[in-house]
Amino acid sequence: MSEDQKDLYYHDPFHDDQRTSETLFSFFGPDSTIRDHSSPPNHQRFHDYMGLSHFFNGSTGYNTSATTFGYSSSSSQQVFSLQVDQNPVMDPGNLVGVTEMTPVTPNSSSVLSSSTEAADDEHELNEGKKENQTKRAPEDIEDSSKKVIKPKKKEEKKQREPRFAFMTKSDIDHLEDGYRWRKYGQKAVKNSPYPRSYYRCTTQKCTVKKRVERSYQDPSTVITTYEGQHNHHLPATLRGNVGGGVLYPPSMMSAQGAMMVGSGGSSFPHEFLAQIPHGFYNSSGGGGGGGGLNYQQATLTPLQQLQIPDYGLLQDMVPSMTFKQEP
DNA sequence: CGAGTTTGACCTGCGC
DNA sequence: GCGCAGGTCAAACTCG
Repeated sequence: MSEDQKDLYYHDPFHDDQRTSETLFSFFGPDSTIRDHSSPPNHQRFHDYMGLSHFFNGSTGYNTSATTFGYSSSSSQQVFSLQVDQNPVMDPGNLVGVTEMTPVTPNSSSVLSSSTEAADDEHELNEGKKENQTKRAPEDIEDSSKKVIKPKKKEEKKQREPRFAFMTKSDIDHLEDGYRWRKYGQKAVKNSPYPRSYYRCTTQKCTVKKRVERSYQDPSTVITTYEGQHNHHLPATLRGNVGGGVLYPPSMMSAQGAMMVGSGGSSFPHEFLAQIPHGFYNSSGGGGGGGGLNYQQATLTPLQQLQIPDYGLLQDMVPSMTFKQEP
């Protein structure tokens, strides 16, 4: 993992300025200035990015997705690679492949079949972890038998929630995304002066987590990794935005609709969309009035879709949107 | 006082 | 087996 991360963040082509201008997904351009939503450059980038949504169409099976999300059939237009990767680690090879067009690693497909099981086991895993942790207490040592039980099957233990990582150009580390998060840890990252923060959704029974860290190569870039799927709607407490009320820029919606099959189609996790700076959709004339969300300027850069179990998941992640799944 | 943050310790997985 | 780094816990602390 460490090496993986290292590769991810230190060799990350997203940090390459040239690539940034060419392939980095950005709504606002490198200047990070809120621009008119009709700004051609932004739209261009957006559409470049959205062009990837075709990956979703026409590939529903995990295996299919695995190959599709790889770069085997990709064009240089692609901004990032959507991969179904059940691997517990963020395979550096895969990540590099995001821009270097490296095919999906073989082991990706091998794990794909159990991708849904990861979600099914999420509670079990968490429970188990908790129990293990609790055992640290001396008084629980006597229950050492549980220790044997917990380790579960190695494979299952390796299962992880679907993850979705992207980069955000922002001054603030923790962007509002409509959900409420509680920070539960912070760790120094090897070879990086910036710590990594760990957040957990505060909603009961929701096991979604996210990691936030700043790129050491580009301190203005925040790398956010979501893990898991929300089993609830947006909390109604977010400064005027009521449950499920995260607004999406009309231009984006239309773009997605154009890309996705069917009306109102969409393909991106809610969190991803939700981090679009408020000013963006304000400027677009939509957005139902500035609810007062003071988003920082942000340029979003999808890093990698590590897992896309199925459309159901996406639907869950973007409850307010409709997904169309092709047979 | 409750919710959220900080932070040191502990656990786990992985590479050597 | 050991050491390292990532991930998580939970007590202490802060804040509204």
